[in-house]
Amino acid sequence: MRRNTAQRMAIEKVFNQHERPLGVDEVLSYGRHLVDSLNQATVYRNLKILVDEGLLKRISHPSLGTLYERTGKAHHHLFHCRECNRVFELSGCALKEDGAAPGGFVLEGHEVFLFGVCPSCGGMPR
Amino acid sequence: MRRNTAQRMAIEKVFNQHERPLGVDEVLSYGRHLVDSLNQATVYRNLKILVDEGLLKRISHPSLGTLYERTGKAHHHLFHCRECNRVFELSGCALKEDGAAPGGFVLEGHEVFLFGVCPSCGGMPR
DNA sequence: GTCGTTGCAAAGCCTTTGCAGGGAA
DNA sequence: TTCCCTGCAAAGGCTTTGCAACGAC
Repeated sequence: MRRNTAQRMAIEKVFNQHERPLGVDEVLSYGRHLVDSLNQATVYRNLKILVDEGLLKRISHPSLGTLYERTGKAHHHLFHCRECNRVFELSGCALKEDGAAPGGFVLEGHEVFLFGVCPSCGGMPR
Repeated sequence: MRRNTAQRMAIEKVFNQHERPLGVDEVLSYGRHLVDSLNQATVYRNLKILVDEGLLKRISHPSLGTLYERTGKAHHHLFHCRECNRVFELSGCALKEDGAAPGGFVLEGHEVFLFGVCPSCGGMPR
């Protein structure tokens, strides 16, 4: 049976307090503000549990490594700003579902990463 | 100055013989058919060099880890079959460039992974 | 002969796991 | 009291790096 320990609740709370995708190190440091004994192994174990339960989604970002974000949000894509390195969630889907895969391929899901410059970094094209 | 060693030429040849994205272990084992002394560290060093030179592109696949593919191809996306685990290259771009990013965001690039079942695995929806 | 490259082994990340103590129910 | 969970440390993968020998030019 699943137990609500202070550590697990802290980790869940971190994702409620931060809307953007988080790395393991961020979960750990934010989580330690809530439970100062929080251990790295505990974070890894709980992230895995939360992913298995469907509360979190694991993302493999091309340049930032493994990130985790809450599920249940509207479909969105991630935008990585090359200036400030922040990851933004852009609502909506920019994929043409029709024509994405040739005949014979059954499309069950997709993952899109966008790269560029965010508004607060100026947005001058490279 | 860049030297054309047997090892480096073997690694480049591997990518010419295999059109699909390859993992480090695949480059190593295919490369050893050409130069049997080929070492893992040599593969890593040369993959980095080839990426820096722009001959290869490094891809971070959500479930298959780090892959490398030749650059210079027409724009395409990757399709990962959950049955046979192969990665296919689908020509063309399924991203709606217009509307992908809200005003203020400057879009410089994107990466798309598609997931599903390939034709040879039957393609029955999950 | 130079000096970029290689093979080998050690070292570095990031992530997982074994174990004994601790705490939720 | 039960047994899931935690902290700690060790161990596992993948990738990088130090070093001496090698070999392309």
